[in-house]
Amino acid sequence: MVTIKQIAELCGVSRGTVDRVLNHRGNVKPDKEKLILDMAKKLNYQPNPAGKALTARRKHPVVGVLIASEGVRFFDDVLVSMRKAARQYEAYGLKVIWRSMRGFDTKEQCALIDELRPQIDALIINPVNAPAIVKKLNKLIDEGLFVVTVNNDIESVHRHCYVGSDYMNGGRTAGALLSMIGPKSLSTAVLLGSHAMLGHRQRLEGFLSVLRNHPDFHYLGAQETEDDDMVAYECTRTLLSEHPETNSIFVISAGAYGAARAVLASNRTDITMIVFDTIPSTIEMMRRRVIQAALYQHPHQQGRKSMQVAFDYLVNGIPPERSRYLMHNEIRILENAVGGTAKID
Amino acid sequence: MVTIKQIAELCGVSRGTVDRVLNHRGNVKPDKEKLILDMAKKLNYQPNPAGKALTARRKHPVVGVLIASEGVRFFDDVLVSMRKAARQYEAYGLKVIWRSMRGFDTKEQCALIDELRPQIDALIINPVNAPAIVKKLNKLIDEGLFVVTVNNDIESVHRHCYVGSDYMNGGRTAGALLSMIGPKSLSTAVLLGSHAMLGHRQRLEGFLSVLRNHPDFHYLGAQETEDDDMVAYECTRTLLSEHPETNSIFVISAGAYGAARAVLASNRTDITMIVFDTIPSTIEMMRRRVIQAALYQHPHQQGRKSMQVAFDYLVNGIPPERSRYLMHNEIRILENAVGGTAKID
DNA sequence: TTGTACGCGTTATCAT
DNA sequence: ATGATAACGCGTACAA
Repeated sequence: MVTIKQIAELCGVSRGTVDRVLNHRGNVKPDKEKLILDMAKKLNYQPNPAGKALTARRKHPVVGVLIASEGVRFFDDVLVSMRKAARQYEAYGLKVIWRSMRGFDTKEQCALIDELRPQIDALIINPVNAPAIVKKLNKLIDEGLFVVTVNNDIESVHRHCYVGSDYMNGGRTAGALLSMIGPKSLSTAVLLGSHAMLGHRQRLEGFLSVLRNHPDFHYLGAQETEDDDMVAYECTRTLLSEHPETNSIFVISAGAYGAARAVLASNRTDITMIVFDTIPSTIEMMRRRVIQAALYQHPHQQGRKSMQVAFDYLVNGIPPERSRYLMHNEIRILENAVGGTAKID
Repeated sequence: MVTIKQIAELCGVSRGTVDRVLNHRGNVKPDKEKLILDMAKKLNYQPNPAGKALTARRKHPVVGVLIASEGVRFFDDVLVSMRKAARQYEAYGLKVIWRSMRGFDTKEQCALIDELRPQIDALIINPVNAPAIVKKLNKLIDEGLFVVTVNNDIESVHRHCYVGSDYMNGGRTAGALLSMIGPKSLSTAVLLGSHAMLGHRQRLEGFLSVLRNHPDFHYLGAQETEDDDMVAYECTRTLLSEHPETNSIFVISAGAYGAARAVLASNRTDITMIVFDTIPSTIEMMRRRVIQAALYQHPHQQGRKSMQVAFDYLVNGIPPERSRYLMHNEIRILENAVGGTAKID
């Protein structure tokens, strides 16, 4: 609990000098600088976040949030907790500008980034994986913008932090779970949003890597749904008529409701379905015993943590501890998917 | 973002007067008081936590932590995150005094509470469910001590907040899970720490309430293990020799390792085991395919949240939003129990 | 009853 | 290059 003032007294200099040294703002004689640095290290100086937060208010730090959330139920939960965190931080003087979009249109996202850019000090974004976005984000980062990617990452972007799913592990977990709760002999089809989505490919890879060791696994291929329930419905209808031997379906991203409706429409009650996210439509299908299990990727934590990372950086000057915060994949069934338990965030 | 100062200016009074009104410290003319209160409400005044934290330092708030953690691996994780949160909050001037104990001895806990009592402003405790403790805690609460119960609650204690498991739901989830991953015909034995522990009884009740609807469920009774691996081992050995038809075991609290070793020693490979907590010994037994699934009760969240509740109250003067923070029960199998994923807290 | 002034830790600015 | 000072928002002791 050493303060700048104490260090100043011990070194026989003024607070201003200590501050200049600690914030590398120069204009201090080398010997004094060394003395102060040594003293600070020796006494393990840690700035009091309360003091920092108090002064941060003058900087009027602003965070921009840009999520392709419209029509994707999963993001509702992410945003609920992101907003809750934001409300809390606004008491410290943080401002947040919210933007959303529907689908993954590169041009639209570029335009929204451009619109936000002059107003913000940090950006929380669910980036479209496209060269134009990569280029733009890297440029803004070079210019000093603090960037947090949420839910999906782009390796070639030098963002400061990623908060989101552990895709590979999600696929592995789903594979292992299916071999536990599915029939002995598995004839399994996979629905995924798009092969173009890195996360979706990784989940599929994890899934297959586990089931390759299964003694009786028959892979019926992966269909693209564009994360659309109607497409998923059609895919599944076709699948079940062309491959009536199908006894299990793994839905890698959105589209679970469409697939489940198709299973119902086909009068199949012998199919094991594993999907992602415990959104209301999925829980309804759990109630109807169509979907057996869902993998939960902690949307609330994703929202809270991403906002927290931006706050800590802008207001307290604390960079994120890790460059990636990966959510645990949790297995949920009807009994632990809903109700009873109070939300924690 | 209204400040006291701004309200004072708008009301044509001094800062001190506004402060007296807002903190109900009296000595303000009723009409002015009303004016100020109305203005504060109208402008939605929210005190800046940074300012509060800054002044809180002079009060030197102290939190006492008293957990019956020794020898219980589960609490290691709770304490890791509790310590991490404490370290963070210490930068704001919060002090924490740590005490631990082994087992649930009422006298010992009483003595430790007495020892802590004069030094602390808040207490985070894992209370023994005994009349003497109830009486003592209620007395301290009446005297103004802020009390948070962790992991197990006592209804008759008027603690300010409970952070811990949702026991009933944990039992229900385990029951439903067993009927998914277990054999068609279930002959199930239960091991629990003690019938005297409310949480353990609730888990059992939840478990049985689900399985009562199972078409082919045979309940072989519940044995007490005192949360001891050796006792659990003996129980399980006896069980398997007296009831060789046993094909599933539900371990409600500690003792999973002992039970698993007994299953191994009995050369049984056809038994489905569901337990609580993904402690290392359980994960080892998952690797050896003895334990199939564990219910995870978010020990890290329990630690972080309980410390956060105490901090918010002491330093920011914010009482907990809820009187109970119940953890979600997560289903974990080998693939999502360990590794790969970074910890979030 | 009310207002003033100081301290908390940090930062920015101005004067030396 | 360095020191002094004001400001941030809140709590409180003390003076009027």
